[in-house]
Amino acid sequence: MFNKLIADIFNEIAELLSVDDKASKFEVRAYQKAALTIGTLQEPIEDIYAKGGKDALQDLPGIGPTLADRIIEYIKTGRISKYDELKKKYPIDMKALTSIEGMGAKKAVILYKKLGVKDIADLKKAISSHEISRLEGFGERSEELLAKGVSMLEQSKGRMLLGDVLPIAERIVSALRKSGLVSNAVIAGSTRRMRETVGDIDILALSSKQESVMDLFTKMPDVSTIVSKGPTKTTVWLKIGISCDLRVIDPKSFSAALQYFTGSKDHNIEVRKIAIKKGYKLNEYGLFRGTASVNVRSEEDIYAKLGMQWMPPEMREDRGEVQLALAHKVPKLVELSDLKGDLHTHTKDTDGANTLEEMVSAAKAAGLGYIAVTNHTKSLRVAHGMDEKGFKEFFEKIDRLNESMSGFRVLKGAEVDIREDGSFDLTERSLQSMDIVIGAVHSHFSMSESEMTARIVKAIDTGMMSILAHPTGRVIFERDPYKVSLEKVFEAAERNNTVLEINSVPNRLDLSDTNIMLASKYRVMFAIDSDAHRTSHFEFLRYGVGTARRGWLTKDRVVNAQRIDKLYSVLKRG
DNA sequence: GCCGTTTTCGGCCCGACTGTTTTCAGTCG
Repeated sequence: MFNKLIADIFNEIAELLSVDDKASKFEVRAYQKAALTIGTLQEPIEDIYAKGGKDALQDLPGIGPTLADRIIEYIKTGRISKYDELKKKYPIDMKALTSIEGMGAKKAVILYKKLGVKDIADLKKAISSHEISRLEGFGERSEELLAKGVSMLEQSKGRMLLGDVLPIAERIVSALRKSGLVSNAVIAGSTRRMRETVGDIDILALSSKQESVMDLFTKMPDVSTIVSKGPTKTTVWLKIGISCDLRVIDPKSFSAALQYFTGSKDHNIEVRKIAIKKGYKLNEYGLFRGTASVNVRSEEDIYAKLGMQWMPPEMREDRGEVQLALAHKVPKLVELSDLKGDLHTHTKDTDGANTLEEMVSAAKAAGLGYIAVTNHTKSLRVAHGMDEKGFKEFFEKIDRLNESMSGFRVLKGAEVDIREDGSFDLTERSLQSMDIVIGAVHSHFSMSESEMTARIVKAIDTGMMSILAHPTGRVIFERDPYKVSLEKVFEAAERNNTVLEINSVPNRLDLSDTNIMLASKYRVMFAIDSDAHRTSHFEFLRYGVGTARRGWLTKDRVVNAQRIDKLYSVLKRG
């Protein structure tokens, strides 16, 4: 799979071109746009080329004859000569250097030409010897800021999980609201779009007391240092290791600002192109016709004036949602309140932290009407997996509990290990006794693609599996997805009426948004599951729902958005 | 370098902030 490699090279070419006199800024933008296209493709680009040749590459958005040739050159030779030439001219670790706040490609090249700075180690030396402040166009302040940028980069963990960031962002917003200094405060940016990882937090507030709001913000307990502080924009570094911007917005501009700061950048570019076509100008201050401001009271108003339907923030990634909104075909996405149950939970009887009864009352408190308890099976020794006898006894306990309750139901299930050879580690008879069988890969992650595909497809083709858990096995920041042909897995799921899981654990979110989009093309259903191992984990469901929404999923495709009486027919096996 | 319900040529999103400058370039979102 060359997608990421090629996308990285195109991005670096863009940066190098941006300092080259011969290239226009539009050529730079062309490489960036192509990099984005290639980086977010689901299919390996070499497969696209193998199937459809150069024409198929040129059918991709932002890729024309020249860039198609560059891609082909990479597929055939592993090199791109244009990149090699640029790299010879500028032998700089551009990616690392430009990841420093305040350092772009141009400054990096100046530092290289004047001081021979090629990487961050060189930069640190140049800073400590105060060579930078003596350069034309730089001063002491620039040197200070670069020093700060380097130390922030070293502290930074880069992007963070949405699940770690969202609760903090909500805490800050809630503190602002409670202060009485703001009439409104909201989260914008990638956090509002529910991206699985977040690079920084954007918060907007409505207030006439700019200074007091900024004072309050910079003194919050979550703040570690102040990066910059002004009346309209203040940036701080939070203790969790991420930066947070607070902007105080004029009431007139609030909806435009919210639209603008929610992004994504590429979505906004598309929306503004439409604004121009319709004779408007759109920026963070409002919608304008000439110099006259058009009255807009909400994001809905803005999109409507442009002939578009409003769309949920989760869709705003320039993946075709703009065209959909123009055609007034934006789907009604699944919502957290649509979830009636949770089909993947654990108890203390294996590796969970709470008892069956505790999990049930937590699920009720979360507004659910049913859960499936799906403990691990015996192969997973680390999780104290249960055997046939263990499940039989446990299910009797569930029966007794169900009899004692009304208005809530516990389904009997297991998260069954799919062994190396594609078989299950429980007898068929035991599996038959369950309402739900979740199949999961927990071992031998490094098989070849064909072996792993065969393993999972075989397990699905037994017809015994209700749900395929975390279908790619990835753990964000920890483990790459195992190699598997998702197309073949989805085909098998379609054949066998097997539901695909959207696992809501913040570092899994598996299937991911783009994989959900890919899977949606098949006639398959999805289950948004918490995989709760303790009572507090039902909180995770909102991340799964956010991911489902980013994959444009509607509630009719989600099995646990169905009432329990309908659920049985959907989950019918064999 | 890409792209087309105004175009196969002439466009390509937009504005703030910052530092180093006397009018602007670079960076960011």
